Amino acid sequence: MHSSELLKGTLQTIVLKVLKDHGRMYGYEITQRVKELSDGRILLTEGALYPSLHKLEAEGLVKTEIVNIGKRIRKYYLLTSPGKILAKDRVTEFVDFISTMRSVLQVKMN
Amino acid sequence: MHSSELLKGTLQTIVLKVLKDHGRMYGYEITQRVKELSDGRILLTEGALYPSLHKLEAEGLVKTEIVNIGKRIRKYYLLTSPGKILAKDRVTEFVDFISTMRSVLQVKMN
DNA sequence: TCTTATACATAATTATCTTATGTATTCGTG
DNA sequence: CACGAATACATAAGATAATTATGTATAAGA
Repeated sequence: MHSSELLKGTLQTIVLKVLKDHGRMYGYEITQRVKELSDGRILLTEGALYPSLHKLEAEGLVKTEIVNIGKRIRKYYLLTSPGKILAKDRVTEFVDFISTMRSVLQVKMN
Repeated sequence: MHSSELLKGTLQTIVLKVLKDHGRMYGYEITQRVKELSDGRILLTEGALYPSLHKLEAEGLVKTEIVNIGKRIRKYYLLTSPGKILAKDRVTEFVDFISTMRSVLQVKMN
């Protein structure tokens, strides 16, 4: 499990990117997908994820579809057009940031 | 200039690593060195740097040497032995984190 | 002389995350 | 079939770390 300090600031980027890659997803599914992709090293907490999703929705970057699965509700999130653009920008920003950090820390990252 | 969100959590790692690479340095010098290494993309703010250095000192990870330059004081920071170990660990942690993020975001970096 | 750079520092505010708590359904297993 | 674990949503309190603002002072350069 990674030190959570470094994870700060990356949550929105992660959420936008997995939504971009997997189409519509619901909250719990996002946590599981990220856990899987990170080989158990990034465990998104609900206390961080849900407020983040709600914020993205309020900003029009994602839209939702509520589906009933038996008696349980499931709230799917999908990127809007601005959301797709932002997803791309955030990933680019992250890649650039890593490039800069590589220079500062003088290490190779592969 | 990078979005500061991503920078969060990396300050201590940066400070420890530049101290490790450059020996004794004073606060202002650290900001300038990081600015130089990052090609102007990472500008450490004093409000973040000084408290961070003081914390490292309180934890015995750096020690200080105060030098008078004319009428001005200059406070040099040097890594202690535990500080050197931590510097190495923090960089390793960062590299591992990037590796994980690469898997999650499914991008190549370099 | 006056602006910019050097050099330290702290305080108030903001943002984001963790931890804790809450509710409820569904699945798996002894 | 009972019960714990997993699924699935959500919010609130508290912690932490950063930004922004402010303060003091010297030195250099135009």
